[in-house]
Amino acid sequence: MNHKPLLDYIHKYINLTLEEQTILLSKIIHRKYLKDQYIVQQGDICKSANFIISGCTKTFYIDKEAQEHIVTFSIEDWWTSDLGSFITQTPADFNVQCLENTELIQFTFDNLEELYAEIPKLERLFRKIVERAFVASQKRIIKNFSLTAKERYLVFKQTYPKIEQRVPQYMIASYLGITKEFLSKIKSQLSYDK
Amino acid sequence: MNHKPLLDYIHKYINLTLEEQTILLSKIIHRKYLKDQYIVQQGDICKSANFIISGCTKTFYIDKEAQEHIVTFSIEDWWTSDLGSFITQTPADFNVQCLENTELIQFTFDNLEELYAEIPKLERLFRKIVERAFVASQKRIIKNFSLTAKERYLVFKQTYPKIEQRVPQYMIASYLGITKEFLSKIKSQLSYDK
DNA sequence: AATAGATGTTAATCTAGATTAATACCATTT
DNA sequence: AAATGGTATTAATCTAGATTAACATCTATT
Repeated sequence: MNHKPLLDYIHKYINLTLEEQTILLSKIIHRKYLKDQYIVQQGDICKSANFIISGCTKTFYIDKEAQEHIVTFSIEDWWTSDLGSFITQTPADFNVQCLENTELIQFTFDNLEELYAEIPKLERLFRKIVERAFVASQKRIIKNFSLTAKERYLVFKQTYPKIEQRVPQYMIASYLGITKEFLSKIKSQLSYDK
Repeated sequence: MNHKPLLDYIHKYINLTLEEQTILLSKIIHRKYLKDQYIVQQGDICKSANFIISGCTKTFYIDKEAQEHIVTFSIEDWWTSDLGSFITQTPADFNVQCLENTELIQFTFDNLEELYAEIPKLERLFRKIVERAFVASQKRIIKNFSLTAKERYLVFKQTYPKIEQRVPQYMIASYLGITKEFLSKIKSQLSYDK
């Protein structure tokens, strides 16, 4: 099993001794999902925080009009979960579904609590991870308010250049909060600009 | 100086010994701001995380069209800062300004780093605080996409009943991402419904 | 009590983006 | 090669919310 991406990632934030690495590796679950499988389902309790080794997921919400709204795409070297459900162990608001075959490392709620007890430094790691995620989330709120759909699309392309090639346009439209038809219009406008 | 609200707040998440409390209190700054004063200014480096003892602040962003967009209101028993600027010690994207005379407790970046070293449990505290803030932020993104302006206004009133009475309507409109004129229309529509 | 400055309302008009619907373009599968 | 299902484009029409502007209230200050 390939743990290197996880350990490399962790070492960007904190240092772990070999012994600590062993403890950590003993409490994780390596798991593979196929394209279209669900990692978390709205209404279920989210049992794990998931670090992606390879693949791609979308985190989305189905509203009362049965409309799908994508909150995040996640790829290699990033996390995917319904954090709200995970930390409170209450039913999830979101779904997490694989857009490609996806290989990931799971931290279950109980294992993670044990890890915090055995390796207190991990509190620091996850504090820093969540801080960064929170900051990105706040910036997204601002962008949604202060930018037009076209501007948001351009920012998205620039910020996540790898994602656009990997997911269908109608999902990008959902992420941007617009219809697929309007995204198509934006793209044709942009092609005239050139 | 009144530290009780802070200690009560902390004890909802972790337990501190008396000795730890003393260390913590030795590294905080008690400070009062007047209405309209700035705690953080866009472009400056945010030097503190601030716990509000009394008063009210708005966190906002000025876009390139000089439009103000309010991200959050904060009141007693909650935090206010530009976390992105604070954690990376780079120029702030946001302004934090007092809407009332405000009394708060400041954790400077350096003092907080020292506190993490002396009381590692605080990593856990701040991990949990930021987790909750992140979850609230994600939910707000979803609401902005899936609800109409009228629905968002009703959710706002329900979620933050104390805030509406304390801040002018045009700021609530800014928080909701609509114009003050449109909020006024929504309110008159709602008054007919009754 | 009159003026000024900040806040709130109402109404007319305008526009970014939604909705609907028709059509086209793929990959697979049979 | 034709049929099926998922994806993308285009165009006509529609609507939630923005813009503009005139007017109303409510302080607070001189």
